[in-house]
Amino acid sequence: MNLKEFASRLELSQTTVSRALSGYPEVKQSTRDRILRAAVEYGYRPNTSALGLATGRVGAIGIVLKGGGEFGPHTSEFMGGLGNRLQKEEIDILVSTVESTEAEIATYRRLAASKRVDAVVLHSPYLDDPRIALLAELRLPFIVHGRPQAEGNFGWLDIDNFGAVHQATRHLLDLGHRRIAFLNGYRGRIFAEHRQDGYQAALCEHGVPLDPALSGNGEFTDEMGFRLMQGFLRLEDRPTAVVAGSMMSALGALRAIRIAGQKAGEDISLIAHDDVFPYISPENLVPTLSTTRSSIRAAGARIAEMLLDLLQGAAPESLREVWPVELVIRRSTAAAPVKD
Amino acid sequence: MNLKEFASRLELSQTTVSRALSGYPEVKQSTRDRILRAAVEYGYRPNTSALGLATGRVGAIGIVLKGGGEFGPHTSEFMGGLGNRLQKEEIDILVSTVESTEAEIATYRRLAASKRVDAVVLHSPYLDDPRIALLAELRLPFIVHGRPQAEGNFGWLDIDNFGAVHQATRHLLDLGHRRIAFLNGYRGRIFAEHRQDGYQAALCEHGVPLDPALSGNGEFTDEMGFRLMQGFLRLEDRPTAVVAGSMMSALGALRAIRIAGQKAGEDISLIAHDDVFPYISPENLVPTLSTTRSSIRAAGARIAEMLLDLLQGAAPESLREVWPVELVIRRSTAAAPVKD
DNA sequence: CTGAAAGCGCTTACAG
DNA sequence: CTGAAAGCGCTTACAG
Repeated sequence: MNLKEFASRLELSQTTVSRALSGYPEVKQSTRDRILRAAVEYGYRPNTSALGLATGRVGAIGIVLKGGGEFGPHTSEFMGGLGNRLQKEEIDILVSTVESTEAEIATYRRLAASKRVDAVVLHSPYLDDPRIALLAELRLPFIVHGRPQAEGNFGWLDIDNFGAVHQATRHLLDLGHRRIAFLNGYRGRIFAEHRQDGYQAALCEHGVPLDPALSGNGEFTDEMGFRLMQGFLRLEDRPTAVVAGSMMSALGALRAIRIAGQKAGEDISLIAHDDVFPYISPENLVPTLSTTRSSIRAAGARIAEMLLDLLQGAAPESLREVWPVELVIRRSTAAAPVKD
Repeated sequence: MNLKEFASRLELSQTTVSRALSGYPEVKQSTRDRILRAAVEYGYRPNTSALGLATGRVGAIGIVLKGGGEFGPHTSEFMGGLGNRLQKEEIDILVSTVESTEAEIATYRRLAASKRVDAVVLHSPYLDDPRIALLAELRLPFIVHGRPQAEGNFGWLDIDNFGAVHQATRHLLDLGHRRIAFLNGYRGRIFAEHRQDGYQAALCEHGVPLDPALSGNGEFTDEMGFRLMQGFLRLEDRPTAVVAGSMMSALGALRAIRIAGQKAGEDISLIAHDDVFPYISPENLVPTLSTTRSSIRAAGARIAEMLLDLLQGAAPESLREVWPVELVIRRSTAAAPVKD
């Protein structure tokens, strides 16, 4: 059913019905009530395309994901939070899949030119990220999940990645560890750079020299944690502690530790960053896992709100947040073993 | 830039430009080439809303997800496959988040009434699933991921869940196991019913009585596998083998086995269904995990194709597939321990 | 092979 | 407080 038919059933003009449905003030209360009730009864909803043409708003937020690795647990948790908040406004998430960085760029152009979304969320900014300038040029409103280097007129939400790894590393140093390995994301990603800085700062503050052999980079997967940890354990001068970038890499690291005949939380301490996945809890591991915690789902929900504010006309510069990260000490971190 | 401006720059009518861009035959080749080149140069793309109004096609496939549990690893893998195929046609995925079954129903109504999507994928059908009849009533084209009980004029793609668990259970029975536990999905979900049938059929064929205490149901999470497995291990007459519904529950089960001082692949055999997550591989576990394997990402890609066929006018009845599931034997399943 | 114009279903400035 | 009508940007039947 379209507006024309709906309005004629009510014996009202399209104008009045449209205004009542959009909540404009100049409609008599009794008329409005009647219209609202009828809309529910007949299940009338404005056609999104027509609405999009007439108003420029299409009720969708875009996110572009690389098919290879970005459909992982972090993204789906993030989207869960994003969608949960947007759904209250009947705004949906439009997911575009791409296979390369070039295709990602082309997709932002497509989304902007065809006006498919009202705004996008840009995730995982990296060094010299061309996407920021592109979105600005396209005049496609956006909020960044993460913290780009670039200055500019846009909003973002990031967690304190420096602080997270700084705290984690310091915690291990305080326990007497000096050989501390670090499972980080790919270099070039801003969050990984911040974490690297946090790691190095903590070591430096304790006068512990940085050993490049103790750092590894990769996607946050079980496999990456497993392989890198195996590498560390093969070193002449093994680490006695590890900082893992996510629960996924921690799982792999834990297994590598076990296979090597070592005990996590005794021979080797392990601390991980926990994005709070509902299906895998640090409390549930053996030993329970010390973590730095920050809910990526909550971040998604907050970014949804920032996007809504942005579309309401809020100044992008006012939409910037750094979330602190909480250190949760459990059983997997313990005093460094005494050298024999 | 809109059609009007774009066409005027080319000194052609909107009609001709539109036809060239849509690939209609009645445009001179040289004219078409010129238009196509200019479109790339200026970055012209038809406005999706206008296109939607004029043609009824909006270039989006809908999927409705429950915020609670459905933003998990299975869904994101599935969507990766779906998006990868759709992207070639410049079709995006519209994700709507809901918090309840009622909200899910309301959302299909909203999507249909406002014409936000060209079709939807319906996932995880359950017994007496009202969604099938609803979508038919709404005339919203759809493909089911899974196999509904309901008869009707719609397409679906399912894996052979019966066969998967039947094979897995028989494999364990062949190894001499008689006490075989089963970590299944929630009862009522069709896939879980099929798996239950496969489990029972295999036991029955071997003359092994069904013990309800050896079955557990829940979401496929690490935690579910852990808790249920702990329960099984507390039984007087412990199982010597377990069939786990996913890699996630297998991880939890493995940990419970280890904590109980048992060795997987020796004291207790474990086989899991593997949806082929890129970030957690059965080869990588200790012991390597026997599995029944079927790529959920491939299923997503295939369903994308079925949706495209459907929108091209294919008969829904012609779009039905059951995918066989491959048994992969690794180290986690071994002969039942000899009773002392 | 090309174009003028109606129509898709809304919103909203303008008039009353 | 209500309505007639223009306009958003396309496609496509019709005419040539």
